[in-house]
Amino acid sequence: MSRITIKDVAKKAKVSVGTVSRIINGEKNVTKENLQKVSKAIEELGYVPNTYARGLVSGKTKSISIIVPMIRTDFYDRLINSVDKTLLRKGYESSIFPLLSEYRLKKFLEKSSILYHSDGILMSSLPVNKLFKEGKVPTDKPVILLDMESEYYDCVYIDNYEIGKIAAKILIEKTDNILVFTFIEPENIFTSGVFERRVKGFENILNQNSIHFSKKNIFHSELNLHYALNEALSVLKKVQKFPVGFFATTDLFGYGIILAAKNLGMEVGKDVFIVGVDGQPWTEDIGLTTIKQPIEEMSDLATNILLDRIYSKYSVSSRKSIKFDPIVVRRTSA
Amino acid sequence: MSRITIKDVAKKAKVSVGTVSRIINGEKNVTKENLQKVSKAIEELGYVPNTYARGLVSGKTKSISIIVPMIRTDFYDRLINSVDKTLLRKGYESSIFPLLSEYRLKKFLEKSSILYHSDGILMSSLPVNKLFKEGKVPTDKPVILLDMESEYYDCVYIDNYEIGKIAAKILIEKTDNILVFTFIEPENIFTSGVFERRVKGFENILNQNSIHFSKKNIFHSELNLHYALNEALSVLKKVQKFPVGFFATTDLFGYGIILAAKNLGMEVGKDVFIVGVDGQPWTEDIGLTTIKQPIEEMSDLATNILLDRIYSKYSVSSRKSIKFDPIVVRRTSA
DNA sequence: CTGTTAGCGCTTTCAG
DNA sequence: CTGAAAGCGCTAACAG
Repeated sequence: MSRITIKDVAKKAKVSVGTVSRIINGEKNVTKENLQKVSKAIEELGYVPNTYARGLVSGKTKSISIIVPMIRTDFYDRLINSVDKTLLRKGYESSIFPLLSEYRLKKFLEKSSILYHSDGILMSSLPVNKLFKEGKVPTDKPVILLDMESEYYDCVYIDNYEIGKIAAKILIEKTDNILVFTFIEPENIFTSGVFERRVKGFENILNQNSIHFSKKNIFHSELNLHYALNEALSVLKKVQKFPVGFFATTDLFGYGIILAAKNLGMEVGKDVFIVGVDGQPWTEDIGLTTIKQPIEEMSDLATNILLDRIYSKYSVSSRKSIKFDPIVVRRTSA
Repeated sequence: MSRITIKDVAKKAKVSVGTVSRIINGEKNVTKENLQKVSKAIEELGYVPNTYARGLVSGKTKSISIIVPMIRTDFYDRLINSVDKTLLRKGYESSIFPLLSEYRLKKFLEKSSILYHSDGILMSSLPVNKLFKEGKVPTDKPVILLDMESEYYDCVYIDNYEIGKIAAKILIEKTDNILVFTFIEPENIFTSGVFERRVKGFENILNQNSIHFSKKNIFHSELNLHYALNEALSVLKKVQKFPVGFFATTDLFGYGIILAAKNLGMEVGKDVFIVGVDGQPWTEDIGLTTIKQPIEEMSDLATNILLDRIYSKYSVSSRKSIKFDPIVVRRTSA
């Protein structure tokens, strides 16, 4: 514990604690002189405000909690980075709470969890309705959902059904032998269902255009390149009719298919067409056509909305639900 | 914010706030009757203690911070899980702070970071000396280091130099054509140097036994199977003299080498010998001989020491530095 | 623009 | 074993 309190600073700077408080909270109405004296005292004493005291009186900690299913994937790296950058500008800090296991979730179900000791919660890609009783996060703090919808909370999301539809529209112009490469989320409470929705949207367009498509046309991979590559190799070897079109429900799978195709001497963009999803930066290098999710923009917006809620800039009743449009990025693969 | 305070509970249970406080803090000296009344009131009111108020007066939050360079690798998954299980038993909760970027680190350099608003800090696999000025974490809270050493803090670690030596001793009994597969950590402040130490220890034994070994015998891979497999394939194709021995500085690379060897029709344990590091559970399935790090045991111990420090069970001066021995797990690969 | 002061909700003496 | 009361360090309202 820092033994140095606001009183010490006040004494040293020869002002009142009120003035010090105002200064450390960035209020404008302070004389330059006092500002200087106090800043100097803070510096010399190495004073750092006690967050507990602050939290106790104002209920604010200048921090927000980010809940994500995992980290260290392109998607969440970008998301966390964007959120953090926005927060930093406003003097906020984030704590990341990866929902690694069911037993970790149990803690998060409790109102007392440290998770809720921040000024607001930003949750991404998690099924609130399944996770929390009545779909309600056990806190009175502002909550915003990213990459998912809910009837209770502000949310910023993209329509995954729509993504599938767009992908289908691109591919049916190229061929009618169409396959899907997707990820089967383990069926548990964490299942977000995004991959499934993408496939559903995709099927919808195919059906509309009476293109033959059955469960047999759907192949699965784990979320790692090695696995995707192997699977793609084995699938491609069996393909009878070219050109063949692939809907890769995430860019990573598209990458695997490209690698496999090249390995087998097939020409991407001619023998094999591929549409990925996410719009990862590296898709450019490999020429993958992809349906981009504007992750950075979405994250920024979500963060700003959350911050505005914290400052009660909106009336309680006005729930914000913002849907982003997927962006088609055409490259050589389709 | 929970509008319900300890006063409400006291009123409802018809006791004083002191009594309620004692009960929620698990003190023994309370009559059964009061215990019951209060528990009932707490239940009915849905009371949850205000952490800020608690922290303000006692300085304790019943939470600890885990700092790791990343998550979602076998190593950190196991580490975090073990720590969390131990904490749970003691009524503690953890916040995970992955050190994803330099700019995140900057926040952690500040005393005021939310990171230090817990009762203690457990840091793993990070070079404290490079990261923090004078090698000191900017907090007065107890700090324990896992998987690394330091002169200031309690630490629980394993000697990576020793790991390399053990691996070498196993391999030189099999062959004198010896190669190393390792990971080059990007040279930045996060660089822990563990891989390098493993290789150094390895070289030491080889030199001692006058076995030819130069930088040309060292190959690099990224920490993913796909990459390791490809690299192993290209290396194995060029090998002139069999049997060949590989020191894989992490099990993942050992996996890649096994896959590559099989792919090329070589027999693991006869044409190709491999020793991995970490002792991941899945090494059993693939028959990889490995030098095991007892991650779970180390994590448990570290957590318990940290908790003991929080309860001031040790004198301030007695720094604990606990070195674990690597465990050799022999399987078919060497 | 600044100083004074009343709490925020809790733990922790201290009497009884 | 329990109740009363004194703060923990800070913010915010108020008076000046």
